Amino acid sequence: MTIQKKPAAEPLLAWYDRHHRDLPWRISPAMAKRGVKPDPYHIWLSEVMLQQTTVAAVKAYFAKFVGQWPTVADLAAAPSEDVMVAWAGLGYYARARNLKKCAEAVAFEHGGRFPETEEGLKSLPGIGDYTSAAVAAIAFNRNAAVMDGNVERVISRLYAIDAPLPGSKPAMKARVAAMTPDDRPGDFAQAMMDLGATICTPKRPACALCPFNDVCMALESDDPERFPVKAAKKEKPVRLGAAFIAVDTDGHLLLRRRPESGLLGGMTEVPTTAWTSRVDGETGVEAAPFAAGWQACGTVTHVFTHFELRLGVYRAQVSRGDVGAVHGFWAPVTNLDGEALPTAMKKAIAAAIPTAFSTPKG
DNA sequence: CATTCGTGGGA
DNA sequence: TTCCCAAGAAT
Repeated sequence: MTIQKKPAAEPLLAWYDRHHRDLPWRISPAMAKRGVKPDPYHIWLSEVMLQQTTVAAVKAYFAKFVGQWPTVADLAAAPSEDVMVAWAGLGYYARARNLKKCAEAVAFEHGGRFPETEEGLKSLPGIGDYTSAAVAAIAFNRNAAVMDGNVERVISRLYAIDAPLPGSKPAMKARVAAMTPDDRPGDFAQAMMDLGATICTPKRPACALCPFNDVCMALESDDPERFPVKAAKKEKPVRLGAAFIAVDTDGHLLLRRRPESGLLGGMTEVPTTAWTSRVDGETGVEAAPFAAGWQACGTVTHVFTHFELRLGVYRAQVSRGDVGAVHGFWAPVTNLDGEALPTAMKKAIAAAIPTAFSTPKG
């Protein structure tokens, strides 16, 4: 039995300096050398967007938000509606609602500055264990143990942790805390995440290129892909429903706002039946917002995190004066990009009005 | 502690 | 095609 050498921060930081990734919210080593500090607003915004979301998907949204709202004060002053429209398509819409609340708290209760401690940050809406540590470390150079999915994978492999997630999380966080250096804690956190994203990947990790390949117990065990061990996941149920695309004689589409909480909370939708109320083979037309010449336009499928949705889509040309009072509002079909439409709704609208969006999802 | 929250891209 | 899942938080 060989003595396991202890993983240390220095080799990782050296690797990080050689493989810096140029991301819009990140300060390059050259800039850092000149004393440029990261903008806490940028770090916070990017970290919230990056929650369960890929770097590739975040880049365009980050640019849009910073362009539209250059400071946290600007975001705090923005109409919530505008924030939801800007966030549409990125998913997990509670993040957008909490983003706005957090900006307001920072602007109006903290004098426009983010708290610099984990504890202070974590008290804000939408900031939990991960984001509070990440912002404290990256934006404020605080020694905080930053653990996301990447770090979990790296740590579970370094120490060949057999206990399944999420139960093993506290033990893994203790390992991270022990490794985090007082010098450059933010760079260490980003280095761990970069390592997980580019080298210590879920499948086929590039162990030959890893700065930890001399101390990794998973590599020594010859099956690094086995880690991290996770609890088995359950299957996704299917929910059925029907969506109704009503267009008036002036080319306006009937939309309505979803409740503020829950699935797609605060986002815009077309009228639909309750999801699961429709049995396959039924039209669902009896649940239309009003009687009209509803024509079937096929079915769209959208996969959410915990269920699959199949919506039968129906279209009708209506005269607004004939349908009476409806629960909702009418928006020009030519300006749907100005609405907070989640992807599932864009799919349904596109099935009925193929020209509504430049791409299927807008 | 388990569940509820989107989406799109890559293997 | 199907599966996996990506810089998680709130309840």
